[in-house]
Amino acid sequence: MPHPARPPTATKPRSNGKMAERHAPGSRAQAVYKALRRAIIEQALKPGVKLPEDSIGEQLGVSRTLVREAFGRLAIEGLVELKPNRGANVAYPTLEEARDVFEVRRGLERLVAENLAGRLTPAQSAELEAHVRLEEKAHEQDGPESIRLSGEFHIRLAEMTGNALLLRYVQEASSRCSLILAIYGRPHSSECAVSEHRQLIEALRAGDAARAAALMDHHLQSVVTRALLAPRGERDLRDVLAPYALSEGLTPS
Amino acid sequence: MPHPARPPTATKPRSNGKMAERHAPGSRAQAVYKALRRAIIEQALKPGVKLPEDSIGEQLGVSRTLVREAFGRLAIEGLVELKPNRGANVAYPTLEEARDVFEVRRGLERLVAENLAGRLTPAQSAELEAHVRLEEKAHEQDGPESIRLSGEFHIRLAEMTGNALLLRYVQEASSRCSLILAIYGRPHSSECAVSEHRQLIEALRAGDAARAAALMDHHLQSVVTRALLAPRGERDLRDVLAPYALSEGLTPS
DNA sequence: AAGAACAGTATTGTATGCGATTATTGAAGA
DNA sequence: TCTTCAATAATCGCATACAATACTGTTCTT
Repeated sequence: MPHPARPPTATKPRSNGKMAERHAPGSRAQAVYKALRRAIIEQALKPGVKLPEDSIGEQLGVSRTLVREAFGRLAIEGLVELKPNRGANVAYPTLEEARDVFEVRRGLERLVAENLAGRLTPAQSAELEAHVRLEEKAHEQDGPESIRLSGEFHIRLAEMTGNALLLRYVQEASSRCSLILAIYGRPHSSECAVSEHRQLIEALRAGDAARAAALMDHHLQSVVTRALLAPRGERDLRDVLAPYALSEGLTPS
Repeated sequence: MPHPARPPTATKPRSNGKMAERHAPGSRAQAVYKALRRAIIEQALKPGVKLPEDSIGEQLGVSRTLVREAFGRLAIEGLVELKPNRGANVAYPTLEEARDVFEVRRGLERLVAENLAGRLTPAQSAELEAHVRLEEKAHEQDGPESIRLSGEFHIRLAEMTGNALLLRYVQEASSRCSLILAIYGRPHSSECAVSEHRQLIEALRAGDAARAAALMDHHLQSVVTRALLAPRGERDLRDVLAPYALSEGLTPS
């Protein structure tokens, strides 16, 4: 029990004078959503694990209501699976779904590239280059930093289009990709080649929409072939336990 | 009072033996969602109107909980706007948002076209042609039927890719387009030219991905220029009332 | 009379409770 | 020993209850 002395019905922070609960009400739901989202993307919550409403709510200090709300959004984004009357799990995309996601992402980001070609302001251009330099630095010490940065590069590009819907879709596809790579990706393939980012910026600045689109397309395509190989972890208990069974001379049916 | 005799707390259908409540539990939320979605798309609920949780719930025979859940989903899809502590309205996209939606839709459907080129089974091919014939028939009597059918054509195409995510995005973009055309579209521009659908099928069957993509692109582009013109209704109260103020000699600050 | 302060009301945000559904465990029968 | 089934426990679906916030109409002040 990490929370030692919480009064029976803890629901009354009321006018707790000092209690710096500076949570705009209505944003608590959002907070829950964000917390879960990050937890999933950063793999604190691993693909497939059960997500019971009340234990999560308890952990986060909110009621099931808000947790459910968050689950709903996350389910739409494909980060949790929501089976009726059976609760929620962190999503465990199949290989097929994975391919679908990557395909859509390719289409979306090609659109980003086309949109941006020849329209980068000098400031944006500079920011992208700075970002790539960061990526380069991080790439040497290959921590998780490297992965995060190469993801962010794509998000920043989407933001620069000024198209809110496009940004949302790219973000969504991107976070699903995180999940997917967590399952099917190689241990630490650094996902994005920095040189490819460089070329892309170059084409964007030159205003060559076709080339930019093609580069983006190729770039994402190669991410798939680089990182996405055979399944690494097995989903099914059967598969997980099979080797143990064999080594003990048991015969799974 | 349309509901004459509802028992004070109607919440106990309990083990009402016969009560043919053949609603798989958990799907009632979905039912609410679908009902509202259709109501918005068919403009029974016009863009901008207020959506109070309890009156809607009452109307649909469910509690606010489910209505809120539905609102959440619809907000993500851009069909309702959800302002914190101020409730929900049917969305009223700005012209800028409208352009964003159309742009993304173009990108997505181009992807559909590329994906489908050369992969249509004979059955699918036949179905599309049948669909176009239907469109032709409906086009003559131009009812609302015509609009629905041309929308469905695009959905069917997306379905045929077998890519669930792509389908979802196209559906989403598509329903937002309905809203947008309701606001900014001409009275009865029949949205999609049937001949363009024909050409597209042709290219798909020929396996000419580039041409199919270009056709789709052009097709959607022309929908925009055909249907999307100047705002018809004004959004802002200021704009709505300005002429009235003037004619009465009032001076808006 | 115009504007500010206030009170009453309506509506939203969140928690909780109750019935229903599903999973689990243990016992009886084959 | 393996299945079948019933009782129990855990969890979900949904409604309701209560608290917090925004809106509206009124009164009071300048």
